[in-house]
This record gives sequence, C-alpha cells and structure tokens, in this order.
Amino acid sequence: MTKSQINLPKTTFSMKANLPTREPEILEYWKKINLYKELRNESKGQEKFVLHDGPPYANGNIHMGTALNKILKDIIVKFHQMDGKDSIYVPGWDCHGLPIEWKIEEQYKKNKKDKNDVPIVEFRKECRTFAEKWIEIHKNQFKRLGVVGDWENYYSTMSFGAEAQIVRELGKFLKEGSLYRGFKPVLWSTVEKTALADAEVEYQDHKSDTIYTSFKVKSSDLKDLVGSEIVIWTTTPWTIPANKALAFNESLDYVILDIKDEGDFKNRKIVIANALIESVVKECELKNYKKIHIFKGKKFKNTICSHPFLNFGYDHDIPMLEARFVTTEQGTGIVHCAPSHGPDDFNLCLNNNIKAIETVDGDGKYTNNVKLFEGIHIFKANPIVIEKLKEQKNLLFNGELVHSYPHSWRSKAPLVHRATPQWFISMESHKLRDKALKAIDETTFYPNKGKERLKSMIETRPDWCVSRQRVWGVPLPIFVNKKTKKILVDDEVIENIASIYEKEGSDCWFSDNPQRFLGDKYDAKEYEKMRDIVEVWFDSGSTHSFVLEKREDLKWPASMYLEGSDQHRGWFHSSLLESCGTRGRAPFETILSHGFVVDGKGLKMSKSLGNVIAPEDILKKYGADILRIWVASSNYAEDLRIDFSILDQHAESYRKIRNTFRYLLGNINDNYEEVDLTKINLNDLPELEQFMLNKIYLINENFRKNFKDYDFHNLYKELLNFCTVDLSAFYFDIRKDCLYCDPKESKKRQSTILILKVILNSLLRWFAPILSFTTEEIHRIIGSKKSIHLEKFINFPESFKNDNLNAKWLDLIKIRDECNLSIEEKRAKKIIGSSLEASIIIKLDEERFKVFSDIDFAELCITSNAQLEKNKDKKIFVETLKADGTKCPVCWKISTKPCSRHQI
RNA sequence: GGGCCGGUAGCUCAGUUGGUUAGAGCACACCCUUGAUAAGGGUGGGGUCGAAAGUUCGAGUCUUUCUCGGCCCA
Repeated sequence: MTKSQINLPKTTFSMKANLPTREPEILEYWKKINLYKELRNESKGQEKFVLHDGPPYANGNIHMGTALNKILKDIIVKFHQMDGKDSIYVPGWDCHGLPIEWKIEEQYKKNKKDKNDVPIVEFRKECRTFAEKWIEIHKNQFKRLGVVGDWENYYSTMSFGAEAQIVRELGKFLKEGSLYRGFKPVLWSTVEKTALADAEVEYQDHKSDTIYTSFKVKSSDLKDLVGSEIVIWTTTPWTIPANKALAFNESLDYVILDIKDEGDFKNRKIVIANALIESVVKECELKNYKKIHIFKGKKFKNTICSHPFLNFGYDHDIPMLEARFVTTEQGTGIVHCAPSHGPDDFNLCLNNNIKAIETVDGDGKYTNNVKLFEGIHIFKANPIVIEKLKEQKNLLFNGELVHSYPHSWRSKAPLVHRATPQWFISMESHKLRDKALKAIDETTFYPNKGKERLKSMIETRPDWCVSRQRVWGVPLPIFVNKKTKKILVDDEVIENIASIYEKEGSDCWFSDNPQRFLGDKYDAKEYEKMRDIVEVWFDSGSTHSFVLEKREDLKWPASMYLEGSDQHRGWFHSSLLESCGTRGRAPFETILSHGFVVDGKGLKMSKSLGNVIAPEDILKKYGADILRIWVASSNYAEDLRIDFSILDQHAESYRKIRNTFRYLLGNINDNYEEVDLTKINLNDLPELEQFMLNKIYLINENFRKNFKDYDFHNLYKELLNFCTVDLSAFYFDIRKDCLYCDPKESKKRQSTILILKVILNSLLRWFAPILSFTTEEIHRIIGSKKSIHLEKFINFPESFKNDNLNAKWLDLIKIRDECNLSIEEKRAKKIIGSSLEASIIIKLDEERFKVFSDIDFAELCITSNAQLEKNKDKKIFVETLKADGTKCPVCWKISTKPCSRHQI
C-alpha cells in the first residue's frame, strides 16, 4: 500500500547482461543499419583521422594478441569519430609468403604430390585460395569483437592492384639506383638446393672438425707484430679458402707467445687473446712457450696479414678488423672472417668495403672463384683443407667438436651459410638511413620509448635485402642484360608490367613470354628475367602506397600506425624505409605500440605451459565488452596480463557500470529527451546538483586529457571510480530519498531527474568507444539516432565549473566521512542498524559552522536528524544518537512529529 | 649470449623536480539494508615498493650489482 506512494525505478534495461547472446543481436542490428556507411555519412567533410591497419597474416585463427590489437584500434577509431572527426578504418591482410607456401606443401605431402610436378602458376593459385579462406574467417572473428570498419572493401597484399603498385614502388628504387645486386650469405641446404628461412631451421648436435691455424702478419703499426702469426680457431675449415679478414675486439688484451715446443711451430711467435692462453695451450698441447708482449686489442689497427694458402696464389691482403662480436668464450679471441659464409662476417666486411662473392654453388661445390678447390664439395673439403694447411706448416692443431648446429627441419641435413646473389636496397647510396632517422624524429610515439627503439634499429641495420628464392609473392620485376650484365632501368617497362598485373595479377610473370613485359623496345633474347620474389616485408611496407594513397576516402600519411612492439623490427620499420626511400618521409604521423599478452603471472602463453587463453573462450564466457574493458583498463605500454581471475574482476566492474546505467534509466523510467546544457539555470538547482555538474565538468576535462595522451587505463579507471565513488556511494545514495519519496513534480526531484539525464548522456558517450555493445543496447532504449556510435562527445558549458563550490563540497564529504565513522561505531554496538535510525550531532569550528549552516546534513548523511554545533577545536566531532520518534511508513525517516512529507 | 623495456596490496593501476605515516578502485572480512535486490550502503584488514649494496639529513623515486619476466637480435 505504501509502495504505491513512492516512485520506484522502472526500466526495461535488465540487470543481467547476458552478453554472449545479446552481442550477436547487436551485430545483426549494425549490419541491418549499415553502421559503417552511416558513420561515413554522418562525418562527411570532417577532418580525417586514418588509422592504417597493419595487415595480419591470413593464416590461422586469431589469438589474444590479435584481439588486443584490433580492439585497441577500434577503441581509438571510435574515440576520434566521437570527437568529431571522420575516423576511417580499413582492415587489411598480408597474404604472400612462406607460411602459406608451407601449408600448401604440407597438403601436397599428405596427398603424395610433388611440388616440382605442379606448375608454379597452379601452386600460386592454391596459395591465393588458402589466403582468401582465412581472410573470411578472420573477418568474422574481428567483427565479433565489435570492430567497426570497411569490411566490404578491405585491402590485401595479393590484390591485383597491390601487386601492381608493389612493382611500381620497386621501380622507384630501381630508377634511383639504390636497388643493387650483391651477394649475401643465407642458410642453404645443399641437399634440397635451396635457401632456408630462419623458421625452417632446427638446431641439433653435430660433430665438426676444428682447427687452429695461423695468419702471418705482413705489416702493422705495432712493430712487434710484424713476422708473428695470428692464430684463429674455427669449426668450419672449409671456409678458410673464402677468408677475407680477421676480427678482433679492441677492448681485449692480446699476447705474443714464443713457441719452443718441437714441431712446425718451433721458434715461431703466435698471437692470441691473453685470457685464452690457458685453454689454447691445453688444447694445442703446447708446453714450452714464453710470453713476449701483452698489448691492447686496439693496437691491431692497420694490421695486414697474409692468407695461410699464400703459396697457392691466395695473395690478397687479410686486414684485421675491429668487431664487437669477438669474445673470449671460445677459440683464440681472433675470428676468421669469410663474408660469403657468415652473417657477422658479411656485415663486418660490408662495413669495411669487402664484398661477399660467390664461393660455393647451389650444389655445395666451390666455384671458380676459389683457387685449388674448384669443383670440390664443401662437405668433403675439410680433410683437404687440413692437409694443405699442414703441408704449409700453418696448422697448429686440429680436432673435433660436438656442438649445436643448424639443420634443415625437413631433410635434417646440416646447413651452411652460402653467399647467393640477392637484391638489396642501399641504406647509404641515396641517404635512406638519414631520411629514415629524420622521419623518426618527426613522428610522435606512444609510448615515447618506441622512438629510441626504432631509431637504434635504423642506425645499425645493414642494407635491405628484398629478394627471396620462393614462389608465393610478387616477382621482382627485373631484367638483366645477358652481355653487359647491366640492370634494365626503364619506367615504361615497369609501368607495362604494373598495368598487366593490375588486370590479371602477377602469376603471368612465371608463365608468359618475357617479351610481353619488355614490350617492343627490348629483345627478350638479350635479357635474363629474374625469378626471385620480393620479400614480404616489402609488400606490407608498401601498403601505404596502394591503400592510403590510392583510396579516395583515406589520406596520406596515415594519422596513426598501431601494432605490437615487435613491429618496430617489422611493419613500422619496413613502412618507414619504403616510404622514406620513395617519398622522403614516413607514411605515418604517430606510432602507437602495445606490449604482448602474457598470462596472469607475466609468463608468455604457450601450449606446453597450458596457459593459453583464446579470444573465443572469453567471448563465450564473458562477451566482447568484458574483453574490451580488459583492453581499455590494461596499460598497453607494458605487457598485458590476462587470466580468468583478471577477467572475473573486470566482469565485476562491468556489473557496477551496468547497474549505474540501470539506476539512471530506472529513475527516469526510460523517458529520455536530450537536455540543452546551455539552458540549465544553475542558480535554480540545489547545491548538490551544481556540485555534480561541476564534477562532470572536471571528469570530462580529465577524460579529454587522457584521450589526447591515449592513456586509456587511466581514462577507464576514472570513469569507473566516478560510477562507484561519486555516483553509487554518494549522489545516488543521497538522492534515493528525493527520487522515491518526494512528490513527482517537486522542484528538487525535477532537478535531480535533470541531472540524472545529463549523467546518463555523458556516461553513455564516454563509455561508447569501450563498451560498444552495452552502450548501444542502452541507446536503443532511449536514443534518437540510429546508433550511439553516431553521437559526438559533449562540450560542457564552462559555467558548470565552480571551484569554490567544489572546495566547499570536498570539505563536506570529509565531514560526511566523519559522520559515517561515528554511525558505524553505534552500528557495531547494535544501537542502530540503518543510518536512518541515527540522529547525529556535528561539532564544527566557527568558520565551517558559518559556511555549512545552510547544509542539510541529515539528507547528506542519510540520517533522520542532524544538528550543527559550534566548536572551538579545528577538528570535526560527530556524535551519533538513536533517533527518537516513529518511522514514517513511506520515507522511513524517524521523527517525533508527523512526517512533513507523508502525514498520515 | 647481446640490445632494449619492465617488476608498487590477491588483481588493475596512481605516485610530480628525491621530502610527512606509500594511495584509489576491485577482490576479501565483518556489519547494515531488503524500495537499484543474483543489487545497494558502511567499516576494516592487507605493501620489506623484485633483492642487495651505495649516494644523501632523507630513496618507491638517483647509481651499481643481482634476480625474475617480456620483446628484438644472435
């Protein structure tokens, strides 16, 4: 009966979220209204914000890292859209490359098919179909996360347009002259006669021949060195004929030893690292020797040696080069360098203008560049090299060593580093490194540490090798004149190839007559057509050219590139180089990088640890909005932890937010109409309502700042705290009495309702980029537009801000806390239960007494009575008594007089 | 093995140029409420700031070493 006299909240917005079933319904709705199109119409002509999608590889189901990446992108895109920009997201996929080739080869193996029996074009078609299949799967998985984008017009690196543009981009490097042919050691299998990618390499124990051999010093700044012999140790004697240099570490101490033992080395002086004397002497069985001279490594400067096979015509100089990679862990502290047979060797020599040459052919036999050994297989060469060294009296010792060594994961055969012809983009010839470093300086990084990370990589990286000996990729559009060995550089040819690809894709490179690509200007018989493909980092590094530049709706450069921090070495890196090489600046204005998803303990997820969580599991159990909360509330600058207990916690927070909305909707009975904030007469409102508007203004200021800094975990935390601390435990709790028990049309209640509407509208928009589904669910109950995502953030009138009032009410909250402490004391003693059973006496100093004399503390503290008294002390004193009188059956306040509002 | 980054309550995070007794929310415990009700309110416990050493009148904050973890490279 009394219930009929009060205004209880009523809403269709249920307490239970049931996200796993509700979210797909909302997805259907977005599809029905074509949300992406609506968004574009809504923001037509606005300043563009373009977050260019780093393409995921079209292979395998998405994992937590992908989900994190896409949700973070979506949150940022939505923030900018609501900030009044035309915020466009075009998803894309990376399609070429080895992993897909393997998948197809695996299928062949299952069906007992031989890859070599299948025409390349046929094989590539299967790769294409495979990638297409995964794009469709990914697309649905990404949509389910709530990601809004141009899914109908996604981009892919295997589209004909992309393949054509990649050719044009390469053409620019070709024309400029920074693309050159060189040799580079790659891991090579002489059994399969092919290069292997890192991922195809397996490390196993292998027994190697080891030798200590000597290089005679021809000349040196350090006179003591001349005539002595540098001793090196190696596990690959067959690389000795390819030796071009020796490497030392300038910070190590070296020693000259005079050998007195009987044998080839009697009365010869050898040089090794001081720290390694013991191990060398022991292994080489040296007993009688004398230390003649100890010196710092840097004294090796300008030392030239001769090759141990000098007498066989190996008469080139062997310079000694400083290298950090030289350590005292093994060997002699001086390392033999064969630029054709080791990446360290290659880079060191490259930096010292010693080029790698082809010393071993694809079958593993020495080429005619190698005197004395031509035609011999390298795996049979060790005994010959050892014998020849011995013959020349340059072998100090030889033995065997079992160590971890790279093998092919298919044939299990040991691999070698072999210099093969490759295509490079020079970092120096056209100042690519300088351009890239300048571009980094002009880019804003979130978090800031990304800048240094990318910078240090660009500073030290070698020339960019863009060729691969594979089939699933864009063919290198290069012809070399058979006679002159000159590279054909002609814009017309490049454009001809590109326009052919535009129509039919790049398969034809492998099947059609080369004359078709050369046109009439050149005779195909005079040119060799390259069969290499472009490495896939060049593909994805070029996306800016065939997506950002080509599409009318986008802009170049992108507003932002956003990827995991591993992409400093990947997509950020390749995009930067490609764009700086062709356009002189970065294709992005800002870079945001995020950490990796790890388990609850901070360990990386792995099958063997059993700590892997799939996005699918989370969607089924919690829903996408909980996952989105996890993204927003985690600090992406570091690694992001996730497990079910963390998600449980976020699910709890979600319920708090959901109930905040439910309280708001319930008390306005789902009746909402937009409030014109500029027409609110602040002086007409109770102070508490003014204080709340001030609060909203301040929250919004922080919200803007956090958004500007992409500081989402603080942004979310402050919104959540607003819901719990300012609303639920304070404003809502206090105003329940008014909302439930005051006459419906009373001025105070109407003011409260007004503020509730302002809060509802503010919260809805603040949360929309994060809680995309839930805010849409609410919007559909009360909103006028088709979607919450078509709304903009609110500009709050500056008049809401009231510093004096704010200070006054923060102090009031302090007094309220004291009251709560006092009430709790009596509650613990079972004198009272509910706070309405209390009557409080608050003693304040004179100043406070004056300021707060008009405040209704009973209302503020939700007691039945409150009395203010003056006090000399600065400290606040509160006394709680059991309220006298009878309880009003309607508003439950206790009074000795009849209830002023509900007299019976 | 090398380079870079990080470690603050059970969890997610604050913590200004070194300066009182290191904060918030959640979770937990106890109490209240039963008119936000698979909700709501109040109070409380909980931290050697990864470890050790150093600089300083004073260190979560600066330096060094170690340790654990992550990314990249080898």
